[in-house]
Order: sequence, then C-alpha cells, then structure tokens
Amino acid sequence: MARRGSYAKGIAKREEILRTALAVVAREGYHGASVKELAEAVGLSQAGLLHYFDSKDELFVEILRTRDEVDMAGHAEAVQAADLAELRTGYLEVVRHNARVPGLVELFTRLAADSANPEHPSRAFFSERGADLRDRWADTIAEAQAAGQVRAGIDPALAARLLQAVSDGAQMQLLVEPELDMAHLIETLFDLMQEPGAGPAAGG
Amino acid sequence: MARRGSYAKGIAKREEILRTALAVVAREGYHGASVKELAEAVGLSQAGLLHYFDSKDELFVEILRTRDEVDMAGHAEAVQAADLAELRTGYLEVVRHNARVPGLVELFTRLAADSANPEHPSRAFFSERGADLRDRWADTIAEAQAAGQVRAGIDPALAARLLQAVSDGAQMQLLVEPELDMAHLIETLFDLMQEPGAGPAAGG
DNA sequence: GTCTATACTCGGATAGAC
DNA sequence: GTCTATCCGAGTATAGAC
Repeated sequence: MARRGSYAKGIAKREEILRTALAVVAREGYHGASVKELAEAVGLSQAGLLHYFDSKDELFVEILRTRDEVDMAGHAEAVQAADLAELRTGYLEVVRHNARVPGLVELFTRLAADSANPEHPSRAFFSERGADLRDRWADTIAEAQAAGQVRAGIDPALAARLLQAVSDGAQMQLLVEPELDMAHLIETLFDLMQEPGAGPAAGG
Repeated sequence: MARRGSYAKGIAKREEILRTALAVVAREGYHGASVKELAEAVGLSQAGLLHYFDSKDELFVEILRTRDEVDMAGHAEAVQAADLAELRTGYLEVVRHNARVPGLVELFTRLAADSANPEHPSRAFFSERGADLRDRWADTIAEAQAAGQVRAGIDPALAARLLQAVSDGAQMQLLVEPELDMAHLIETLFDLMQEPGAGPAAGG
C-alpha cells in the first residue's frame, strides 16, 4: 500500500517519512534501528509508519534509495558525465560526502548482505542500482578511452566494475577505520586507469 | 569459557564445532542461520554448543576466522609471497575458491556490517585482519616495485588497500551476481598496477 | 560437558476502533 | 490515516538436572 500512490497526500507523507528517516539514520547511525525508533522521530506510531510500507525491510531499502536520489539531485555528473574529468570530480564529491555519514555506510553494507537472499527487497535494489551505475560509468570511460584519456588495454565495462568494487570495498574498510581517506583511494584508481601522461596521473 | 583453553578436550571439541559449522554455512548458505541450526548439525543442543562460545556473535566471528585459517593453511603465498607473481597466483587461487562459496561471502559481508559497532566481536576481527593483510601485501608490493615490476608512482600501502577494497567490493557484487568472474576483476587490478611492459600487463 | 526446559526480550505484524 | 492493543514468532541466554 501507498506503493501504487493512491493520493497525493499519501505520497507526500511517504516522502516526508523517508527524508526524516534518512536524517535519523545519518545522524544516529544504524545499529539495528527499529521501526519504532524511526516512527517516533517522524511523529507516528510504529503501526502508523508501517502503513506506508509493506514491511520493515522495504522501508529500509527505500531509505537507501532516497539517499541515492538526494545525492544524485545535487551531483548528476557523478554518474552521467561529459568526460572523465567531470566524472572524477563529481563522483569524488559524492564520495567525500558519503564518507562522513557512517550510519548510512552501515545501512548500505547491511542491506548488501541481505541482498544475498533473492526474496529480500534489497536484492532488486542492488541489482538494478549496480547495473545502472556501471553502465553509465562504462559509457563515460569508453568515450574517454576513445579520446586517449584512458589506457587502451582496459575494457570500459571492467573499469566501471572496478570503480564500483573499490567504492564498495572502501566503504567496508570505513566502518572499521572512520578516518580512512576513501576519496584518495578512489583517486588512486582513477590515476591507474588514466593513460600515463594524460591528466593528473603522470607520476612515475 | 572454553576461551582460555581449559582442557585439550574442550579445545579439540571447539575446533571440531567450528569446522562443522563452517561446512554448514558454506553448503547451506547463511540467511540468518541460528545457533540451533548449527547445533543440530554438530550433534549438540543449542545450549550445549553455546557452552563453547561467549555468544552467538562470537561464534560466527570464529567461523569466519576458521575459514581464514583453512584458506591460509593451503595458500600461504596468497598473503606472504616471495614476489608479485607468486602473490598474484596464490591470491587468485584463494579468490577463485571463495567465490564459489556464497554462504561464506554473505557471512563475511554481514559481519563486516556488524563491525561498525565497536562493541561487536567482529570489530576486532576485521580491524586486525584488514591491517595484517594489507601490511603483508604492501611488503610484497614494495619489493616488486623496487624490482621494477610495479608502477613507480604508486604507494605500496595504497596499492594494498586497493587490492583489499576491490576484493571486498567484488564480493558484494557477487552476492547479487553469483556468476561474476571475481578473479578476472582482481587480475585487471594487478595488470593496472604492474609496470607497463613487465609481466602479463603488457596489453594496449 | 551436555541436556532439557524455560524465561525473557525484542520487534514486526495485524485487527479493529476512531 | 492513524492509533492502541495485542499477538506472535524467533532466538538467545540461563538455570538446573544428570
């Protein structure tokens, strides 16, 4: 329910709930946050909140989806860029921002674990999100490669996957080492992928 | 209890439990496996099994630790190698093996999420394991660099971190895409790090 | 060391009134 | 749409017998 957006009121409320819940998880972190906790923050009862979602699991996946939407609203270049430099700059901005919100990093990781179960609502989310991200990145990388900015030997699709893997993996390390400079790590990967001599890679 | 290894019997039994539990998670997967489930597989009651561990959480962390021990028993070169080629070959073997055991990949990811909580027993595990792995890799990479096999511009410690990040991140993708060729992805990273012209990198 | 039994907690789901 | 109330299941932890 609320899924096939009955009335505008319902939709708006759902959005409001998600924004608030997102802020709560961002601020307080997520160590097994309960629906009830979030409900209180929103000013609803547990049952009242769940009226807008099919289940707890769906709720949390939607929170993560909302994070993506918020991020992308401000940084479309992080995923759809005109050239490699723009992708690099835009994406690193998003990374720097997200690295400062450990609660959401934890939520991301936990739901990723849940996505191992094909029945879990996070499965579809991660599956689609991952493919979408990689496709867009691969496009930009392919163009950059044609323009001689990316090493010739590397498959753009694989490069995109690598970028995703480094991002996700760095987030895991971040859980244990909050001071880790995640953006720097990702920059290193960009440097490695760039054609030696072109762009900030140079070094050597 | 059982922690400060009272009698040999206790230790041996604990080991036996862990081996069996490891096999069960590997085979059946891990969607919220309960202590009771594992207990049955071991031929103990839930209370009987828990006699050997402080808590459920500790039990699962120990299962993961056992996996590492088993892996390393057969593939010490995956982490402590004489040169880059040996590291590459040895580590890829471990990766190929682990990629075929989704249940353990899920357990790994779930406990990684738990490690966001400093009180959780997985925190110490991931913290130490990560640092240890990176240190050893960095050593090998530094030597390889001195021998001209690794790109000069890259910091060995950072390269090691990158390898860890790609590994962990690829595992996350594996949860959703079991057919993903994780080893190939990691090989791509090795290729990127190697000095162009030296070793299997060449291409381009 | 191991079992049986139980106690207790947590939290998500649902029914039904308003 | 929202609340109150309740239910119910899961699952860990523990007490105490053998």
